[in-house]
Amino acid sequence: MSQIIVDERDISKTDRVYEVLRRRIRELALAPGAPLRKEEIALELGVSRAPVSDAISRLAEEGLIDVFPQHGSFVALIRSSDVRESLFVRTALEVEAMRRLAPVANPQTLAVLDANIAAQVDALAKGNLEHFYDLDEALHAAMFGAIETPRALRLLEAARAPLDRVRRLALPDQGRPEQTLAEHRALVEAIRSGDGEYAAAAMRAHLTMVGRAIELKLPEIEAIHG
Amino acid sequence: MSQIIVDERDISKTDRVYEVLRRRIRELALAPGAPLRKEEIALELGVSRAPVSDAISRLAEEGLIDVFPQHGSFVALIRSSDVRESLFVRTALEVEAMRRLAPVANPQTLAVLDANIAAQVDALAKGNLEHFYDLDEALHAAMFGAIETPRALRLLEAARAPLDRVRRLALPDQGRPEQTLAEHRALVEAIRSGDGEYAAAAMRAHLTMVGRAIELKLPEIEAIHG
DNA sequence: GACCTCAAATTGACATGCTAGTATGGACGT
DNA sequence: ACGTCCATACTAGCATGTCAATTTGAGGTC
Repeated sequence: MSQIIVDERDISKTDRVYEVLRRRIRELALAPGAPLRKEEIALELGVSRAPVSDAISRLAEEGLIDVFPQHGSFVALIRSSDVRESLFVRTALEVEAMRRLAPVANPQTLAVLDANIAAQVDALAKGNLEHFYDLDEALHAAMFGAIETPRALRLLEAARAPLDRVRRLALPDQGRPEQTLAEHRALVEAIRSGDGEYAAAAMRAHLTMVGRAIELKLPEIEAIHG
Repeated sequence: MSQIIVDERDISKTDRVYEVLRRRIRELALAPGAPLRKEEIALELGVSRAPVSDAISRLAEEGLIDVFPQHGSFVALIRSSDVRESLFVRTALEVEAMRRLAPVANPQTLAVLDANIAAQVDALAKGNLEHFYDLDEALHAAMFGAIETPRALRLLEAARAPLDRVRRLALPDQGRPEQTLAEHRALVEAIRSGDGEYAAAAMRAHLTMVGRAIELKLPEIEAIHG
């Protein structure tokens, strides 16, 4: 009898290390270019070097860490080409997802999306930008959840990580959360319309604006962290 | 002075094991559901268990291997949901790639694509279906190469692997290589036109046909290997 | 002072031993 | 015959030791 327990508390050490490092890199607690000393990380997290190595190699595949054999592992620099490619992948996945989602979106899905938008309004009213961006990510994730493509969602999350670092660096003087909210509203309405082409266009428009905001900051960011 | 050599002969053992296992799985030399005994694989390839484990965990992330902790690792079954999701990812990436490629395709790129098509004609004339499909993959890879998105290309290759297994199982009685060739011609011509929207539509049409062919075979394949 | 040389230190890749979780098959009771 | 229980034989995950490649910098040469 198959009795494989997947208790959420029973996460492998590799996964724990992976999550910790990933968050630190995304949140810039680990700066681009910073060296990662396995021994030190292992000691800090109370594990051996093995799970740390595994986690690092996974992050290397996502492009968040550069590994130089027999030399060292470093938090990936922010390269314009990488950022643009991430946006390319994100655009490809999300536009296609919208095209598929709109025609089949049911009331439950729309209710989830509406609730998310309401929460975004609330977060913005309170000036809680961190929470606003968490909701942003949750909104996009909810769309993928609705079309049941868990693997594609994982790819999307991987593609978002490099973009997240740029956003965080550009956060202080980017004054477009209101516009972002408006675009999110438009997205949900486009899904509600049931028109896949229209929804895809709305997503493309949204991500085009994201790309424009990124391009504005990219030169100076890359000058420092690339 | 940075002096990191990337000699192609100096491939890590992990990479070698990864490539070997991946090819065997794609070519069905390792059947869906087959158990993978690390010790045995390590012995056969003349390495230790460590690189085998690393390779397996990478293939697990691609969805080609299912790992059951403390039980075993098995070649992933062919599940309809996985196959459809792979086609979804592939469609998303390739349609978007065409949209970007068409407006910027230069003569050199077009020459490469034309040469590939010519080779496809030749392979088909000789009845060499294996080579024809290699060229198919090379054609799509060339398109991604032209827009310089190496990471996206890697995702595409990962997405193709599950589809490859289905194709190989359906190969005996799928009689549409001529139609595939015609679609490939249309793709290249669409790129030559420079119209991104047109090129994207051509790719979507091509992949829709691929999806249709797959759906025809999926029920019986899944009944056996899923 | 600029350049080269080479040994010490650091690192990732890899080998190998150990632990704990899981399926399996046979003994046993019914 | 049939279901239950438990010893056994697996497994992946993890810990730890080893090795070769690479950087670094001290010391020597011009």
